[in-house]
Amino acid sequence: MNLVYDPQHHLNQPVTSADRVLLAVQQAIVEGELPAGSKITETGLAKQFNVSRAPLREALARLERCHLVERTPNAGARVVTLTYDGLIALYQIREELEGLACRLAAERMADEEIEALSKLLEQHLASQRVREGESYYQEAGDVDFHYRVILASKNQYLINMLCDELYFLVRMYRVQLGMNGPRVSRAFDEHKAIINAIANRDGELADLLMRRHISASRKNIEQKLSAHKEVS
Amino acid sequence: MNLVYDPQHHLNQPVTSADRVLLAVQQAIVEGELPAGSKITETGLAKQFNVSRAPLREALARLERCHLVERTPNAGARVVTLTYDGLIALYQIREELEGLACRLAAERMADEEIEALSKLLEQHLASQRVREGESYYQEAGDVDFHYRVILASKNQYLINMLCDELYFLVRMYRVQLGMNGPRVSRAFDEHKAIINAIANRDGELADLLMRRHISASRKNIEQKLSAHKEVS
DNA sequence: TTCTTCTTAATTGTCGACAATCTTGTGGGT
DNA sequence: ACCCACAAGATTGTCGACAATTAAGAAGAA
Repeated sequence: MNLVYDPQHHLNQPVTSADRVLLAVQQAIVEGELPAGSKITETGLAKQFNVSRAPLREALARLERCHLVERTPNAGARVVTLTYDGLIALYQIREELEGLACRLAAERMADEEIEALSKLLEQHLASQRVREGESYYQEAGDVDFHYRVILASKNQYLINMLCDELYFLVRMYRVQLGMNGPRVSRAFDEHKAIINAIANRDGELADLLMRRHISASRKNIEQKLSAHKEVS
Repeated sequence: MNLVYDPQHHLNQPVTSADRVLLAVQQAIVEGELPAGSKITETGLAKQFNVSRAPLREALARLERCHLVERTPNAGARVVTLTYDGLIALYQIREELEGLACRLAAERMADEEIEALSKLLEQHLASQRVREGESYYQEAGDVDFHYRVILASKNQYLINMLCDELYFLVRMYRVQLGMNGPRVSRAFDEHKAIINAIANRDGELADLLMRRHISASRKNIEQKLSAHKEVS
């Protein structure tokens, strides 16, 4: 059983080679296989993936869309560099957008969907208790929860922005800064409170709780980062 | 003097042919020259703009990014169709993101920037009083105000999302639904109140006022739309 | 007539080559 | 030694052609 979470489960399967290359490069960047800040040469990557430059350029365009590479005309593309300010900026937006998503989800989710999400949480909790501290699983669980809430908002722009554009960056920060979970049990409690608010159709509360949840996550990361700074 | 507002003043000049084609097609879609819902054939547009398909496909990818066209693999691209739900979804996001932008602007704008924006408002007010009801100018002024606030947030993701992705759609809705301004004087008052809150460094109030401002704009459009429905 | 199926045409995806641009390294001058 | 101009190399942007897939239309059966 593969525990690696597919971040694009809401999208269609990759059909074109540009799609395949995109997925591969996305993973390579998120996992750090292509180091942050490194230069990307089209010819190089094209050879590496056994495709022509045409589909690779298509993939690059989409990578730029999800903020994983930065391109300058006639000069090429670089993998983004992770910065403290960038992380803050990212989480600021997440707070607003996921708060909104949560409010909309509370208004629009079908009862069965809520039930299913609640079940999923129980499931994660059980698995987490079994594998105490196994963090990647936790991350997948967290991502999964957020994904479901976002999809439940049924706002297409919101879904695109969060799932297609921002979430790769979120995962990249998590992976490369080693955000393996201490915050596990608290995160689960917060998820639980959020799903309760949604079940009560209390959009306002769900919004507030989601913002707090993300804010807490941000503060947690900030704390880890400053600790890391002291060392280095 | 050309009153047409350049929506990408914060970006570099177009350097590649893909850039030029992108700008042209963006304008064509926003203005309705390429009708909403119509199919886009790559060969056709390529010939129309005297370029090869390669730069045109690059442009198409970016058009998809700003939600002006929808592509399906192996099937081609269509200009987006404007819907009531889409408009609501768009303004929901604008409320959140521009509210955030406004709060950040209140915290981060330099005194001189605030002064300049205030001056710009006075300028718009004067011009608007001269040409009573000339609406496109008003739109440019409104767009300009929002652009400046967004840029002042200094959050790069926010700037990209709002200025590069969503604002073309906003303009498309405005142009094609004939949102010429009745709401002129009230909009100016609201802008004035917002800049005041920013000048007082009251981020919370600036946030609230911007949300209300956009909410009012949305309700105004909703009203017009329902009136339009009664006719047709 | 209507539906299905197959053929044909049109359109998108991909490729390799060339042109335009930027980067690097060398040489000369101060 | 330092700086600037220039040339060679590498990289991106663009092009036209071919392959793969889809859409359109004709032919035939119910």
